[in-house]
Amino acid sequence: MSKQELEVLGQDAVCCPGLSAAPLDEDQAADLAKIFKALGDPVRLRLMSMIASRGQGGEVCVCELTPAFDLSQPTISHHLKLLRQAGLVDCERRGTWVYYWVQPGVLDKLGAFLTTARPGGAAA
Amino acid sequence: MSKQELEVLGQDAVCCPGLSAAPLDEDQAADLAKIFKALGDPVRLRLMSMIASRGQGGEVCVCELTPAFDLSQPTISHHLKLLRQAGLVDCERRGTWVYYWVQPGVLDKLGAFLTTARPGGAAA
DNA sequence: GGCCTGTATTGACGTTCATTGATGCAAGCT
DNA sequence: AGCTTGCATCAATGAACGTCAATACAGGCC
Repeated sequence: MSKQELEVLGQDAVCCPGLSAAPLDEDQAADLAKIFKALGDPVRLRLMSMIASRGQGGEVCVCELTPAFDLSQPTISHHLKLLRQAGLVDCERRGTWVYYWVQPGVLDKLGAFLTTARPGGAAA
Repeated sequence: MSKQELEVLGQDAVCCPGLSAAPLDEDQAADLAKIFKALGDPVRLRLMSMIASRGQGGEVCVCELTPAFDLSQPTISHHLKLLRQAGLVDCERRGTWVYYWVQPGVLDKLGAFLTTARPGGAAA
């Protein structure tokens, strides 16, 4: 069910000594921007939060997500697809229902990317 | 020079036990989405990285940022404005030049927001 | 004063995005 | 088989976004 997903933050990743470590080159910036863009929408952020709240290994059925919004079902499905394509979540169909979970480690890696200080030390 | 800026992540903040702590309500999600949206563009991400690379207390002159891109000066100015409005950076004019720096603490708070595990523990 | 440099703002244009109703597909049930 | 439910995809529309040229503003220098 998963499609082509980004893998910028993985072990095998292209990227990421940290935002503050050194100026990003264009490719790194483009890949990472897709992830942040995926989080840059209130609906997707809430979806992400609802899924992540289940903790590691936790799953949420789409049927629990959709009614939490005043939006049509296709819209929610669309947002979930974007989160998937950003590599933030993954999903699996089990019988009638589809379950989503947070891709393990992504949030930690993203957080570390923002937090990690540059090697040098203080100011220039 | 600064205008109205977001303050969702501050001490006085509305928000943020963490993305995974509990489902975000609409207001929290809307405020945080603006911040992620600001980072969700390759140009702004590179700008952010260039500024942040100067370390805490470090500053960058716009005249150093603009030539790093194949974009017009107004476009860079526009992106810097969005970063400012998201509360990620601030700036000051000194003589002819304008200097930008990262709003202290924002990156750490954002990172913590993503990383912080929920109080409960593991899965549901 | 006038001129020049650096930066922000404005207005316009093309592209991308969020949203919807309609439709399609998968799986369970009778 | 047919019906029903849950979710994804498609096609269309309006809004938001990124970009630029032109312009305006601020400060230094003559």
